[in-house]
Amino acid sequence: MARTIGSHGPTTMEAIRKAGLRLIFQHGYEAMSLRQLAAEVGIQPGSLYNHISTKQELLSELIQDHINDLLRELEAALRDRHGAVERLRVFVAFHVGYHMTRKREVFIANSELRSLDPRNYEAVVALRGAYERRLADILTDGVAEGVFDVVDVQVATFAILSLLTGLCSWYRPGGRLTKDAIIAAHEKLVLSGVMPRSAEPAPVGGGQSGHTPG
Amino acid sequence: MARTIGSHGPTTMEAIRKAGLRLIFQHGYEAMSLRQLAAEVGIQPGSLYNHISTKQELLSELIQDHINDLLRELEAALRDRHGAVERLRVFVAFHVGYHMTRKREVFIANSELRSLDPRNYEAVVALRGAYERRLADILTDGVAEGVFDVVDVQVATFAILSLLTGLCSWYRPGGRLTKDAIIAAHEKLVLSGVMPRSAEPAPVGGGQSGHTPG
Amino acid sequence: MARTIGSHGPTTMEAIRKAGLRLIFQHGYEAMSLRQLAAEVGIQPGSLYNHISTKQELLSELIQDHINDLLRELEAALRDRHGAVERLRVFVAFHVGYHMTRKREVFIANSELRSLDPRNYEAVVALRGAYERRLADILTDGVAEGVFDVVDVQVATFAILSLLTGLCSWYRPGGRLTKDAIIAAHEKLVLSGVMPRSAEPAPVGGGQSGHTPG
Amino acid sequence: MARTIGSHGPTTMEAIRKAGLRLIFQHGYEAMSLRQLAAEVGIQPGSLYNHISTKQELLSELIQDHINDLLRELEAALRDRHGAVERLRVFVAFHVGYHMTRKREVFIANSELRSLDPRNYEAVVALRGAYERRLADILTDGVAEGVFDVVDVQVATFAILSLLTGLCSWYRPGGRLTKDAIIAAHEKLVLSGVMPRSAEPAPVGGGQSGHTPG
DNA sequence: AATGAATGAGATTTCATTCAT
DNA sequence: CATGAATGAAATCTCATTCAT
Repeated sequence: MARTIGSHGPTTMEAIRKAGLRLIFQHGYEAMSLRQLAAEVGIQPGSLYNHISTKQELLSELIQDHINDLLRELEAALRDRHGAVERLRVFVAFHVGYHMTRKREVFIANSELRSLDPRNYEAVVALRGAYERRLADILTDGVAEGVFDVVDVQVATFAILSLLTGLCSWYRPGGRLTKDAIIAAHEKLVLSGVMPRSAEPAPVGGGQSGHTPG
Repeated sequence: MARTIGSHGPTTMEAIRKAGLRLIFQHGYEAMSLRQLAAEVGIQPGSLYNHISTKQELLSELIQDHINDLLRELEAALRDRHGAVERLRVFVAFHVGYHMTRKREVFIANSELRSLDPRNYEAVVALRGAYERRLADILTDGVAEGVFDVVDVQVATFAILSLLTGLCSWYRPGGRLTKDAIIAAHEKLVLSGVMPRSAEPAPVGGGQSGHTPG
Repeated sequence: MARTIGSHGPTTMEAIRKAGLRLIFQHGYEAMSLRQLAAEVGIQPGSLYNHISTKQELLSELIQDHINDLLRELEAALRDRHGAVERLRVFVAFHVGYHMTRKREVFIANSELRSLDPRNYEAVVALRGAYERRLADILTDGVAEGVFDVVDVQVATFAILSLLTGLCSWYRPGGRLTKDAIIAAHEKLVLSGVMPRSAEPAPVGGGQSGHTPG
Repeated sequence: MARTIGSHGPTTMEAIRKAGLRLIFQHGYEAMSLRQLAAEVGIQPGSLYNHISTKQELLSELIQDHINDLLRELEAALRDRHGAVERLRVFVAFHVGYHMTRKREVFIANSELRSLDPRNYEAVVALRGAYERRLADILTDGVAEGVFDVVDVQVATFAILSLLTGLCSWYRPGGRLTKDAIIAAHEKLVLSGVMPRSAEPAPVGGGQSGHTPG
């Protein structure tokens, strides 16, 4: 009595990816069981294996596909944009917009890396490195152009990405703010953050390390 | 002469917490098995239950203790500091310093919240809310004082915390930069980010939503 | 233009039998999966059922066909052979020769009997009994003729069959010895083994049970 | 509610080995499920893992322990026995006796080798090789002494071992024959088989290969 | 005659947890 | 306070088999 209930044919794979995305986002990769996933899709657990080869491969594909999309769309967004300030603005707008639309993929791609087995991990980290380098290059250019002032490009890169990525932890569609307002808020923070200020209000760092615990 | 191998008496609990911290940081709460933990400590799995009541409770205690410490130390750091700029600077320095020293607790307290059962979750989220409110208050004060310019205080709060928290994902002691340099870099980013700029180079947000996907 | 890949029409069944033979020989019936078998044949697992009715039936047919062949060819080999010595020599030569040529069938027919379901098992054991009886009859005749001297015909029958059958576990075509040399070696062993010896070197059995363990 | 039912403490391992031996003998390694085994022992399937590390390791240990015993006891039986004829007689008596007492171990050690993973397989085959060499040496010595006449020592070795091992497929305690009678029957077959016969009744091998099927 | 997707049962193994000793 | 053996549930994954297309 085959195929009397549940999802059919070519759409099953899409249903698996979608449900998998949601469940991993919600509970984490380790905590999502294939039973849950199958139930969500409406098939028996064993039937998943007509579509995926392994739980691990499912994760890996979700992440890899996402990062490839991210990179491709970033290229498109940056095409024909010139000047570090302009490019940084576009980067931020793109990144925030993307993360609001596909926050689940983004979150997973950041938080579940440790669940990838070594081979997949390497591949993904390499792709992520390419993305980070886009931002690092913009910052470096801006410093060279004299329009940016950052203490350390590396730290600034990580910090900006963290800041931007953080929002898929709290953003809910239909919240108090429009997408554009959220984008604007981040643009302000990031652009101000890396730009030089005429009147630096006070010296920083150095002798003040006393208030850091340890 | 039993007890010749493994942890002795009063220190076992400390060993469990320490190993648990490391293992959860490394593999995640769901992926850490109590067998692993026991092996790390040098006792049998069953013996763990002389010290903890439940895997869940272990997680919850690690997180709760951390957040309590964090709050208490933040209070101390902010005592007798006045003015939004000064207080924000102290907040950043404290937060970054703390996260570099105890990155594992911090990471876990952020990434494993979803593994807490509802009761523990509520408690921890409440504590975390208190911490967030400290920063939100500083920002609000700064805006009222006219020294800060943020598009949205809420967004800025989340963004700054994400930015600061992000570093426990990449920071490794003994890296290229000193702690103080890292603190300085973040101070610059955050303070610049929230301060008004005399010459705003271009309008933001609004009509440019075209380059946000989705 | 479907059916461009995989087996075509009337030969598919033959491919299944051949691959099945090899896989069962190699891994055993229980350890061979129909997925493996299908892959070997170049079709999908479901497609096997256009040719076989059941995994069990496939095994049963392979074994039954083999034993029928074996019996038929043995009849042919023994036709018009007279005298116990001559008939035993022919039996050995036939058996060894057959086993070298079709060692896979032979091995399976001996080692996978336990995987047959009861009905098939009965049928096969009956056929095998017929084969064994051929040898037992030769031995009985030889004893009656006075040319053979065996302690117990039943034991001798089983022993000789084991001895002969054993070689499909180690024989590899193209080894050190020719087929004929292997046949000759076995003829010597078996014929000497059952023939009386003029000078029996020492009494056997009885009082010496001390060196048998257990 | 631990340990309320089922086997307790230090004897459980023994029960597992015993039941495992019987089940593997009966159904084969692949066909024996750990559920069956656990049920037989009177514990839950998962509880097996307090005693074994893997189904594979259970098999490997059963086989390896058996072969080690076999070798050790063979050494003891052959100690202070001299002359190829005497040593061969002792070998046969020992071997047959051992196989009747522990036919399950013996059978498994012969038929389930293919289920061992490569590392265990190598180890076991090496041990088995040592055992085979004992017999091969006896035969070689006998040929040198002029008391044995075999066409090929290698073939004779394999053949004799097959013959002797075969009996654990049909032997049932309490059958028609006593152990000593069975031993005697095998001694006669083997010793006659390898001894020279004064009157060789007819030429063998060579031109007669015509009756071996193709 | 082949495919692809499904089923339902069952495989080995892991897990958190319990508790008599 | 530690151990070792147990539980019962659940994990991922495989299997023989079915059947509409």
